Amino acid sequence: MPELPEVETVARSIAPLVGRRIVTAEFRCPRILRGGDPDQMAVRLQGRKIAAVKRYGKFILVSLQDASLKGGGYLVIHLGMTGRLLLGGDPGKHTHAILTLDRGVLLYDDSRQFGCLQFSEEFPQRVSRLGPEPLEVPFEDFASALKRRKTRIKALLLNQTFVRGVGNIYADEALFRAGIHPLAVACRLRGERPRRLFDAVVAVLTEAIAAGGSSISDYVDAEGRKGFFQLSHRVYQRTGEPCVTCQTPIRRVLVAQRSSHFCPKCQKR
DNA sequence: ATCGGTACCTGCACGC
DNA sequence: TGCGTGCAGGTACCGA
Repeated sequence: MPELPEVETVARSIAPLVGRRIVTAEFRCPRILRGGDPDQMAVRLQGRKIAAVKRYGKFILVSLQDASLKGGGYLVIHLGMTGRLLLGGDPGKHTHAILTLDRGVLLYDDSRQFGCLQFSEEFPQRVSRLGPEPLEVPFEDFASALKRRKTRIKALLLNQTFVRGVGNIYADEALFRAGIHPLAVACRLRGERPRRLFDAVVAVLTEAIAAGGSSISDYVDAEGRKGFFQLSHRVYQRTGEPCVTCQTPIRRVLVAQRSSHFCPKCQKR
């Protein structure tokens, strides 16, 4: 579920937790933890205050403040495919973390367990290694990075070291809007095509954030609200349906082992 | 250094 | 009803 717009929506929905203190933490599934067993992790979080919530690509960084003010650290959250953060509610079958706060509770739910939680004293390397934010990177940087890559454009958009936060939905939607075939080779995009792609990525992400993200099956923000950008998808999971522009049936191909949806007439290699 | 393929997990929709 | 198959927003890791 969660790509940049969904993660942004979730991050915003837990922003009201700034100022809250973690009273106790419980971790029920070691698999989703990075570097540290459940007990260690719980002890590290206990007593720390939530100082800030910020998104980096598909990561949520919760900055923490130690009670003694000697340290802070970060709770690093990645939602994987099915991760959810929920404010309140009852723990369920797939609730893997429960943070009890001085007021309220934050649950981490994840049926497929591809997401992860991590505590890090320093700014986490996994995050500093990411590429730039697609909504902040200058076009010139985007274009020069494109020129250096021989891979398929769809695969490159999914590569978090190229730009951070684009996933399968928004890669397909951006390529459709730019009129570029998902199998096109990145460094061979010529003329106005890099510009069109850049503009399409920005437009799609901006619109999706405004819509609260895409709720494909079960995505909701921390308050349980669904997004509605799925209503604006033009190609994603519309295989066989008519293209909104030319009525040609939308096709599906595999690129980098991921489903890619495109219009064979509107999107040229 | 880059690239493509595979593995990791659960749930759901589908055809038989 | 049950079973097998394929598919699903993600990344990490492997060998070429």
